[in-house]
Amino acid sequence: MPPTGPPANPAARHPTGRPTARDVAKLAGVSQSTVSLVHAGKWPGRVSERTVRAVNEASAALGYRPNQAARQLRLGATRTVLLVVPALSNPFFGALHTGAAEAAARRDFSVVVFPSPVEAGTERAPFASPFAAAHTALDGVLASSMAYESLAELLTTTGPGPGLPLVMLDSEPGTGPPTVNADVAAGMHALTTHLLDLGHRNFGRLVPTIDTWTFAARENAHRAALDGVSGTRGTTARTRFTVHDAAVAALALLDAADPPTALVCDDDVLAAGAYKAARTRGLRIPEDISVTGFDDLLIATVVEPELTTVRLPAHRIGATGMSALLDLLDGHRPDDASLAGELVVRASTAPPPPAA
Amino acid sequence: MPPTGPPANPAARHPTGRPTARDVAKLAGVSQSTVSLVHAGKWPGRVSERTVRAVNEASAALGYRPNQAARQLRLGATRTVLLVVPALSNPFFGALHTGAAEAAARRDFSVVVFPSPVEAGTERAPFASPFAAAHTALDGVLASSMAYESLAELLTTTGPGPGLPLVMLDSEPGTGPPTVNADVAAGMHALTTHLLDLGHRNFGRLVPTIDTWTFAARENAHRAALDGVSGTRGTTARTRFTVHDAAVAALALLDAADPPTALVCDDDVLAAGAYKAARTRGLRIPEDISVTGFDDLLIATVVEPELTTVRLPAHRIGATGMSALLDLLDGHRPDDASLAGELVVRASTAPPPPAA
DNA sequence: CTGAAAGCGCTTACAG
DNA sequence: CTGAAAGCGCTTACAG
Repeated sequence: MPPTGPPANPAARHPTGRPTARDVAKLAGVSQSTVSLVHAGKWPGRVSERTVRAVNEASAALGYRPNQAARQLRLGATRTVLLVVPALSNPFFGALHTGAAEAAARRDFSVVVFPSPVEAGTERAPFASPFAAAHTALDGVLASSMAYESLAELLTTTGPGPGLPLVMLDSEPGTGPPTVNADVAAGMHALTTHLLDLGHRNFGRLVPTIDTWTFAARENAHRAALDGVSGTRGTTARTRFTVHDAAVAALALLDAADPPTALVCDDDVLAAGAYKAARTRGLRIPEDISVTGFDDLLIATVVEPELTTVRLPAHRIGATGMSALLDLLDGHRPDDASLAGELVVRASTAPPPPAA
Repeated sequence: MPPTGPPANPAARHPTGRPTARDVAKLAGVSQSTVSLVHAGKWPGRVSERTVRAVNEASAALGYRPNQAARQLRLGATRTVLLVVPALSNPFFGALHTGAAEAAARRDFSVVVFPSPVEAGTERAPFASPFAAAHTALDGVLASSMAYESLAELLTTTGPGPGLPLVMLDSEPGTGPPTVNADVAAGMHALTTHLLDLGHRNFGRLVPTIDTWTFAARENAHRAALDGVSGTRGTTARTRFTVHDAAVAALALLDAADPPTALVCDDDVLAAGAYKAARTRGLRIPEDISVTGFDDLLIATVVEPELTTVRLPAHRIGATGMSALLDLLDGHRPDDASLAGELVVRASTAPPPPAA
């Protein structure tokens, strides 16, 4: 029993200042367990409709919302997953996040995003305290576009620890966790075939210095498509993931003795750099040189002429990946998934110039 | 005392399967409270160094990580704040998020992002369960680019409830919560002055149909700058926030009887639409018509010629806003802040054509 | 310098 | 149909 009587200010009883299930119970004239049952929707056959109504009215009157921390502590689960992406500033990951968050919401989960310090490409300073997001206790992790080893290290050294259920997106299949990918190989195959059909044989490749599965897959698919055709050749230029650096790299390609008639870029951002290089050298797209991108971001239709590229289903990758992770949490190991991309032919590709 | 002895599987004792402070205590041969003290860094003067070492070793050996749910329940605070943005697919908000998350991490807070269903502009389907993010209990809210009333409604109807500490970004000052803004008025003033100095008098305005403070402020600042100069006139076209719609709207402006010599667009995305319209009408930028943007997104340097625009400090808005919110949580009401933008003159502006 | 105890707000067997 | 009780894993006075 309290030695000095109940405190005068009821809010002082709760650190959060918010009403609790006990307050609701008191107002409704029932026990706290009954309130809990009603709120969880587990009352049918256990609590009378009359009581249910009383509880609901009391809850509404007090503006009651269950304390998630208490709920999580009791349940041992948080219904929260972490999404690790290289950079939120890239619209591809914005769309991926949206898809993931929507799929999560449908199953009553929430997602915390974490732009990874593994930093696929951009040289940004990592967070002061990486994985601060892990304040939020986590039920699982969805990680995009990074090597499993880097992620595993990240999780163990600074993160919520190893052993959390994990699904990888846009990452190499067969390395451990289930994966959900875009079928970049099929996309690149279609793109390269499109250029071959137009008559191109001499290719320039703009690839980022980022060493991840997705870019390796693009490279391999491009090479494989070329292998089947005689008389093809290709030169590759590596570049950091910016428009400016890509332009510099493309310039080197264009200045070669036997310059390519098509610039195949591993991303729309790099293609924008290729556009700048072509313009610098006075080359018209597509009359003098064809250029292709990958991803189909906003800039693909902003550049002039509009860019032939491969549309990657970022939103669907996020949604499918989240579903896979939640299945995993439910104890079903999901199959690896590969979602079709789509070749989008616009105005940046044409037959090579006759004189070339 | 347990009636049937301790369970055989230690993991079964904890729903999370993770070691607890009790496990650490047992291994280190101390009490659980001592473990807690050591972990919180509150041991100096209370626990011997020898014991501290033992606790740290035991923690490391078990891979102990404190259970956040328990911590939050006990403390009544979550060290987590919600960031509400219109859309993560817009790079502006990606950068803003990064700034906010970094500032939060520095003070040991984490941030949950929530793309608002209030949807300033894009017609995207709202989440199945708006504010599912509120699973994570919240200490405060940082909301960007929306009206206070919409947000308040959102918080009360589907969210964590009213009364949470709140700071608004890129929103109207003086409506209640503290605000952190870009000084868009100064930016637009500098931009308009730049065009006036070049000799422009007939302006076309491309403004989004989004009804928020930031666009109203841009409009007002533009008008105010024009008011001081005789012989100026302006026509405004409203458009949805896409390149395509902006192009259509710009076309209408260009087809007027007395067409403008400068197209002042409220965002770089709209400016990209203006570029398309100019090209459609065979107008060269900047020789025949000047075009300006706002924000300085990636596309500003991707378009050709590169776009004269106003750079908004998205990252700093996020960081400053987060600091303000954390100050608020500490009990200090922060001052409203207005961060300077910067006029970036590139190649899309020039004097009006002489014959015009 | 260290430990036993209370309690944050829930959920869920268990009794009745 | 309803309630009393245990316990999730912490933090923090309070004793000693």
